[in-house]
Amino acid sequence: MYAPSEAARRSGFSLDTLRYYEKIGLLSDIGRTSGGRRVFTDEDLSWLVLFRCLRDTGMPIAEMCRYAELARAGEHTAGERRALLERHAARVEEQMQLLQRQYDHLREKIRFYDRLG
Amino acid sequence: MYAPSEAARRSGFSLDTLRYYEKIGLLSDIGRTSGGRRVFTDEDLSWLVLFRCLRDTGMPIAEMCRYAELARAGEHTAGERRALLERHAARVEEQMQLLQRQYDHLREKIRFYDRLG
DNA sequence: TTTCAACCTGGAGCGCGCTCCAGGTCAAGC
DNA sequence: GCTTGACCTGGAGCGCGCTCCAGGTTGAAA
Repeated sequence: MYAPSEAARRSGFSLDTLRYYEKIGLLSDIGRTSGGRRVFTDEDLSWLVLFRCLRDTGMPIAEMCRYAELARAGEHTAGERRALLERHAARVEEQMQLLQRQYDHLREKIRFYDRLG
Repeated sequence: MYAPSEAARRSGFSLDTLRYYEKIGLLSDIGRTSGGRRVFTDEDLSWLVLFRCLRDTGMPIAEMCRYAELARAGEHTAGERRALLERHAARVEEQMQLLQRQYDHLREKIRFYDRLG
């Protein structure tokens, strides 16, 4: 059981972002204290870790929502969820290749300056 | 000498983006026909290729402007330009490492689904 | 000569993903 | 009991990087 600030610290999302994610339905059924404050469980945290992974790899929020919806819909969506992640992973591979290519260009440009000075 | 549409095609930027880059001073001294149409030279194109590289690796436009300014200021800014690119390259390295790490997580998640089905 | 796609300008608008704010509530420590 | 900092809500605002639009001009081909 984690307070909002602790969940934020552990996930790397800001408090505002956690609230925002709940508001748009990416997070759901976040527990509350009697006083109305959010309580994050380990399971919530593991969702946040997944979201962190997906965001860091460039998945749009709308697609994460889709994934979360599928997961909520039950076991029978496992195949579709897998496919969604697989498509995303393929895009990430392309992204990594592009990044590597452009990084190489960048390094070459820097070497050009090195030869000057 | 390239027409705008050809420069767009070769650089991968849209016509609107090329105009935007000129407007904000990222591109400067783009030639014009007597009728007022832009004419891109090979040198302009090589700038665009560099901008493509920097954008693809996540450099903010403001920083590309700074780089372009330095280049316009003359030879004596070469060191500063090199340093700017070097700092950027270091950030790109971190970005690549993060991306790789999160890609690995993603692949692991997908393997989890594979074991289910 | 006419046509029409490509181009021009200035400026508004947009999509994304937060981020901030006002005004109020809660709860742990003194 | 009071203070104080963490938290709450609804909604507005923002920064970035374009993207689109209206209304007009250009110039090569038919």
